Amino acid sequence: MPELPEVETIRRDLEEKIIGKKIASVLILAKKSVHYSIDKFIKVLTGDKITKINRRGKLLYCSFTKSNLFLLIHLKMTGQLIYRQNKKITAGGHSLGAIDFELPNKFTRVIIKFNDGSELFFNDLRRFGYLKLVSTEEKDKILQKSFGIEPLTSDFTWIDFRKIFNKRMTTVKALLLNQKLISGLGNIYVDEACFCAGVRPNRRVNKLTVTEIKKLFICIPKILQLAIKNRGTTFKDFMDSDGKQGNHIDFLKVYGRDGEKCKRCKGMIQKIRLGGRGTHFCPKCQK
DNA sequence: GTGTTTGTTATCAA
DNA sequence: CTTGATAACAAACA
Repeated sequence: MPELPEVETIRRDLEEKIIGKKIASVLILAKKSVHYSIDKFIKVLTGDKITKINRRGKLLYCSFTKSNLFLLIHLKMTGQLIYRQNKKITAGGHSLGAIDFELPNKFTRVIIKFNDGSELFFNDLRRFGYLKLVSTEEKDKILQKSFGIEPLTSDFTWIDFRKIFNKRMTTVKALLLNQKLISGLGNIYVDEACFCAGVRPNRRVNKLTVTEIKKLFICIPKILQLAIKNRGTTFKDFMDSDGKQGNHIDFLKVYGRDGEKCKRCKGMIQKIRLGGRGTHFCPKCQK
């Protein structure tokens, strides 16, 4: 479940690896994963070079040397972007031994081959993710329409953050998951941000004190920065562009820890269902 | 066979 | 028009 820290980890790594490399060929194994005319998609990419990889929330968008179109990549729940130079790659981030696995595998949906022999694999077990091409105008329209405040940038101001709590009745969980209001947070980091701020995810946002909103404002970038430093959370499917796991799971305070002891107060972490999502919190540390 | 996992959108109600 | 809540999608696994 790649959220902002996982997508940013991939973005930074790929920038080091594929910028300026000429695309030799494109192989589409699952048409559904490419939201564009298949023929045109291949035609546009082949022979061109990616000049820059940007990120907005959980969405990646790439610009090209020749084409004026942008390549949008959304990993949704199980998407992976894995880059390799040889036939086999070595994976396994934790203390466990390295695993070798073959690529492409049964979940590989698109392969982009570069003229130095290296390859970029788009894998996606659930097929929610996609690659698509859009014009500058379409790209700008999408970014404007679907994405709220971007954390970790100068857009993330106290004034704007506080504004999204105004005149709303929804829960903290639903508000922070809403990409149109604040982008990049998903189920893991919303729960973690709420724990950090001492706020229960099921609280109504209009009942929060200014102090509590301020705590969320401080906690959100803090948690995202740390997760990026740890190269993301691998709960199930996430792996970086080398096929390695993230290291942040041991730093999680509540997500996936239901039934375990709270690291702060030794109480029991609870799990509830909120807005159809698994939601974790400490009843003692969060009010 | 059933429930569970979640990012995003569609849909409906108020 | 806005907001909120919920279902739906997809596929594998315990």
